[in-house]
Amino acid sequence: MKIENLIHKATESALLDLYNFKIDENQIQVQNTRKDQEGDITIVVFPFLRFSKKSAEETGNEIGGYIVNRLQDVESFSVIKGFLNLKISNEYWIENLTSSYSNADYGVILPCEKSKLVMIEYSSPNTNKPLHLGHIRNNLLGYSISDILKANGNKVIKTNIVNDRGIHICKSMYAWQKWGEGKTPENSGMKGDHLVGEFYVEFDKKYKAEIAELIRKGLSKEEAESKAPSILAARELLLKWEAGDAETVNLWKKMNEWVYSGFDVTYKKLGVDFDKIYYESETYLVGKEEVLRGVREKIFIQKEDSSVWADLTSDGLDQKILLRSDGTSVYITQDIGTAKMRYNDYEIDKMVYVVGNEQNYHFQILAVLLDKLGFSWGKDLYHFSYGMVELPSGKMKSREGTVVDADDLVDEMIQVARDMSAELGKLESISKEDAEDTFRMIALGALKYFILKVDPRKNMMFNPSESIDFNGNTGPFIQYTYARIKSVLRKSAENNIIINKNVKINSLSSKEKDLLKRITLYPIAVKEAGENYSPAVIANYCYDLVKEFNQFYHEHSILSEPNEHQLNFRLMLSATVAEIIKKGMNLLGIEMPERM
RNA sequence: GCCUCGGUAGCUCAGUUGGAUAGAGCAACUGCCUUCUAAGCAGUAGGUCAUGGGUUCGAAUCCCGUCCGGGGUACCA
Repeated sequence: MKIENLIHKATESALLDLYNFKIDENQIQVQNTRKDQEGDITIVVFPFLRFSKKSAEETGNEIGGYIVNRLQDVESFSVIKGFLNLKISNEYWIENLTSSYSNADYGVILPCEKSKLVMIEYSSPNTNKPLHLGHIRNNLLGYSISDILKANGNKVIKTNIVNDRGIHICKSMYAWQKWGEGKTPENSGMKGDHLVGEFYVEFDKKYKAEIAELIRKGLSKEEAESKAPSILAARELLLKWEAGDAETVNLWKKMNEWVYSGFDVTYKKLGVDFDKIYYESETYLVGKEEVLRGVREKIFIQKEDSSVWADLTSDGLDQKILLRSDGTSVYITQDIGTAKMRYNDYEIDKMVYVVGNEQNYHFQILAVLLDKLGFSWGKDLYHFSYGMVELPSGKMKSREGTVVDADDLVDEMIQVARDMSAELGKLESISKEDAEDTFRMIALGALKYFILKVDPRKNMMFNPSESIDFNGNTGPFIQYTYARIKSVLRKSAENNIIINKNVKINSLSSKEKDLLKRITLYPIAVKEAGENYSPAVIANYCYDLVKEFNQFYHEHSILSEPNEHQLNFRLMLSATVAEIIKKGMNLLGIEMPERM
């Protein structure tokens, strides 16, 4: 049993025995002692004063004495200003080290029969343009939270809904038909998604010019926007597509294939993947059917113009349109269809949508609609709502080209890693292939850590020229510390030093103890990350651990330690730290290089 | 207007269910590579936790008001 829990219980019975008061368990505050104070674990005694009817000092002394007598691992105590600081035996911390050392499942709850099946939707790209920095945040969060939920004992299915139909695709299609001159990824050497994205931008340029022209001819802005030849042509393509026109559908398929092969490269580069992919073109009609079922079952209402609405005023929301008067579906209709298909395909206990916070209202409504339609997990679907990525220049707008392209960003960072490594004279002795792989790991480590270390709910600032650093609180710093530990372990192995689980040492330095304590916190960090859907918890934990390790590393020699027992202990401590930071970073999707 | 989220060092961010003297990194300045990898370590400087009130032993944290900012509130996706 964890020492915190034991102390909790002991405090409870102390209050009962000493003051005859049965306290509510969550009124006892047990926390780690501040670094600058003597002791390891602290109990806050203020809340007990009103029934001990004694001073804080006196109450603390009485409870402290009681606990020291009861718990073997609690060696001594001191009371300072209403805080009861307990000193825990070295044996306790070391015991925790030896049990976590080389334990592959340390901090992990393994799935079992009762495990919940969680489906996580993330990425959800449109097929008219390449992925950008905003998608990167989405993908990294989705992938990481999947692993974190797995580590918390859930079964997880990663899914992606590809928005592969609609007017935006038709815009790219029209532009390609009109100005494409037969350009393909093959004959242009361009990545498919970038090629299609180029035509999307091209469309917007022409469209804007046409609008300006029409306004000059005296049309109002609204009129011009709806009567520009380009948009009319794009709308016509959409109608043709919906009617199943062979030529249009073929073009649509062809261009989507280009985009998918481009996305595959980007996903692979980012190291994310999916267990099941849904396509909007296959779900939107299902959604429409579900809405019509809702009408038949009088869950929704159909107005005279035949548009369909959900009246959510009794849920504190507005009326929401589900089908337009011409019978076509809106954004939320396809989400209903996708939900229906997923519901048929899997026995989902919990559905998690990783989608930006601009859609909070959308998911609030979706939850209510799914519930009304009878999906058991609808009501408590979880919208993992993350904040936007902002640039110094403001918001990213793909149509205006003010985006940070995902592929470009990763490539640039790999180049920076390469340059930095050359400058520092690292990795000169290993093969070119291995070095390249390491640069890739470092670049992605930097990017992933930078994005995942911040609270997902908050907006974050990304300054392309300054943000990505390799020093300080960064992925590469953590990777570097790992590589150094690995180096020490390699050298000890070369000297035939074998780590022995039987630790015999007389005393611990404060740095050693800090590390030992920090190791006990890893399972708590994993749990908290799962409960809060926050990879940032893991990132910050890893950084603290690494920071602490570096201080220890700086103060203690390891390989030149003459005392055999000390050497054994320090190697085990180092190896355990390495394992934990690797586990933690892996939960963020970050790979750890053995050398750098 | 209404709903919603946020405001912590010059910049980017942490800050455990309310706890002790609010922490990191970057940028600036000072030291430390003959020593297990200096992508490191140690130190200096930098704060009215937007603001005004309230709750209490105790508030960056909880409640109310004000100011500033993001997002939403479409027969767009």
